[in-house]
Amino acid sequence: MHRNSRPPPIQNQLLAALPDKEYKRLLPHLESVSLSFMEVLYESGEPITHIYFPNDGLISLLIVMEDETPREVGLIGNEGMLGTAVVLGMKTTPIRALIQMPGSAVRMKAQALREELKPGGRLQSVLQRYTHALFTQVSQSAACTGSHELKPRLARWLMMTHDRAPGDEFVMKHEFMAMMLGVTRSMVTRVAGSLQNEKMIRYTRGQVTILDRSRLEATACECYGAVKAEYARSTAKSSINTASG
Amino acid sequence: MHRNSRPPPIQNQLLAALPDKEYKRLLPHLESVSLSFMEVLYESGEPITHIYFPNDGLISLLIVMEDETPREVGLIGNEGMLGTAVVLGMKTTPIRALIQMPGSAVRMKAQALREELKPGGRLQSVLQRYTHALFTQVSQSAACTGSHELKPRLARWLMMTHDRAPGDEFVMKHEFMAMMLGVTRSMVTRVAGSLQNEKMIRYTRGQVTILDRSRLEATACECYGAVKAEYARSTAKSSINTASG
DNA sequence: GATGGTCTGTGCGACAACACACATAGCGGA
DNA sequence: TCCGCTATGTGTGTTGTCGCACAGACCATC
Repeated sequence: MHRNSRPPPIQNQLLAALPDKEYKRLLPHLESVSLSFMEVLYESGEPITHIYFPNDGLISLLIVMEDETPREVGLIGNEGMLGTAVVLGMKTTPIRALIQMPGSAVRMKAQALREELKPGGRLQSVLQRYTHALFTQVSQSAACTGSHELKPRLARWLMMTHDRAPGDEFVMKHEFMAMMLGVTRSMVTRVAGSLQNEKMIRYTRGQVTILDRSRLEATACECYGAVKAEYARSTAKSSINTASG
Repeated sequence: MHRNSRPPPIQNQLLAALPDKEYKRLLPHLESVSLSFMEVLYESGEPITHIYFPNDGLISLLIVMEDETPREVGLIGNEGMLGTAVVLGMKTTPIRALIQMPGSAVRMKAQALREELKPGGRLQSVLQRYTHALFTQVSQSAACTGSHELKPRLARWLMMTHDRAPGDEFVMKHEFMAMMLGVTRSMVTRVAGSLQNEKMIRYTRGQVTILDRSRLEATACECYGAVKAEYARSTAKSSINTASG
């Protein structure tokens, strides 16, 4: 309301968590980009040129097997960032990053981030904590894949996607979900069909609509809640001070 | 050979990678402890009091489901450390840490690490890079569990354990392997039996011997090599300088 | 050297997911 | 309005693992 409020509201939650001063220092380095469906932002083993702070849309982290089979190990939306490897001092990562839902982001040169990280201010703390949350997400996925059946896993995946989608409807084909979950397309059709019969979701030709979020969450495996809880913990006020507790 | 050489050789590879000066600064904080089989070093959600640098032995990282079923998501030996969450500014982690093979470690108070990390010297760089390597390991496990059959996964797991074992022989029961791999004990017996028939391993009542490492590696899935390669990359000289490249 | 406990081996019915083939349905363009 | 493409639905036999039960094998101890 007062004239010094930041012109565009900050949609990315990590950037929004920064003190004004640090955000302003970053601002000259930030560049807006759009994220288009199926675009590859990082390729396994190649140098990381930029890190991304999504405003909206959804980024999939994939391990790609030697036979080119991809396997999703993590999801990033506006609650996070792509490029935690740079936070950890690396110049490459073995993980492919793919746009799963189009949107936009602000990005920044990896080198600029390295320089801004040096002082050890709030920026470093926020990004490190997010790195921990992402680590947790990947760990939980590792455990989940082997422990839970397809139906709860699909429900969980739809919940996570819905959390990052602009509304209750998004573009998503069975084929794509099958790739992400590492199962055959026909299995997705069967299981999604059952979720549709139970009126939790509806879909037609690549348009998925979430109809009953609470029953979908109840159908999802515990991993959904576990990851969310740890994300909340990693951003909690009680744990903001890195070195003084 | 000269009189100022460090008295005990440093067995942990992360500590060994530190410049003399930084290691000496750490030394007063370091305390030797033994790691006994099945000991729990971290419990999910509880405060982290110490971080551990193993000299030998093997630590399992576990996600524990609500029904108490554990699931291994990572392995730590003398190439690494337990407590990467602290490196990332957290005070707790949702992961349980369990001693899978007895040994010894040096440990250090979490708070002491927080203070030593501040300057942004080599210590920080080394530990952050290791955190990245562990992240990779967990990611690869996530992909592996869903993609590969039990035999290659068991072979991979035996390889990783062997890498961290003092010799070709170690204590390991089918029951325990089953828990780590998230399968039934009888499945381990069947698959391990087949590895034994093919003379890659031998075992009797909880003693496993690796007989033919190269054929075992060939039997293991690609994930073994992928994790090892990324670990090598994360410790490579070419990427030691964090902020100057 | 008998006994009990732990570790390993195996048999078998059940089931989730696979592989693959083909059928239906919606949508856009000629 | 018909064609063709893409997305979804389904039938069927196979495979990997489960779940559980029980059999054998080895070790320690008395």
